[in-house]
Amino acid sequence: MAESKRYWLMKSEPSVYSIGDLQRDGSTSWEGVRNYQARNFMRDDMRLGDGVLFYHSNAKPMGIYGVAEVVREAYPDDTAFDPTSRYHDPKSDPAQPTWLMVDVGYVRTFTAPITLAALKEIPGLEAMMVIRKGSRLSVQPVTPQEWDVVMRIASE
DNA sequence: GCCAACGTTGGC
DNA sequence: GCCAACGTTGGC
Repeated sequence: MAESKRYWLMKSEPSVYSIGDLQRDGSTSWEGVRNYQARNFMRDDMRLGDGVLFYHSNAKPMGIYGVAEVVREAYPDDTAFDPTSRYHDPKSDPAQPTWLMVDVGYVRTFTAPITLAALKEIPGLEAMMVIRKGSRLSVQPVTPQEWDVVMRIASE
């Protein structure tokens, strides 16, 4: 039996990379993840075709702006080896890269973002990681149920 | 701009 | 192995 599709939420500061940038580019490499838990999700669980909620953090307003999908599974994040990169990590050995990235492709932008404030009020999303105070994980799993709720809200 | 929450580092 | 100090994230 085929593995079923999984769902994710990925955060980006729009001043760094926005969903508008992704729409323009079509797809992008998701470099710069420097958290082991987030890396492990990308390495161990994220598969081609998985759905991604595109979240803007440090934004006005903060929230889910649209949908992307995984178009390439985890591979080494070479920005870790670039001393001029803001994501440079001198401890990462090119022969055994510490950090990985995936590629995500643009799917669609919601007609209106589902704001963080709104997410907190939606029945069925109470357990969503992103609404928890202090939740800093930039790559988070989303349950199929949560995904369905978000898609339903987005189409209203 | 502030600061709480969190992950990482390093001294012991 | 513990935990204080530190740097960063990210909501407010």
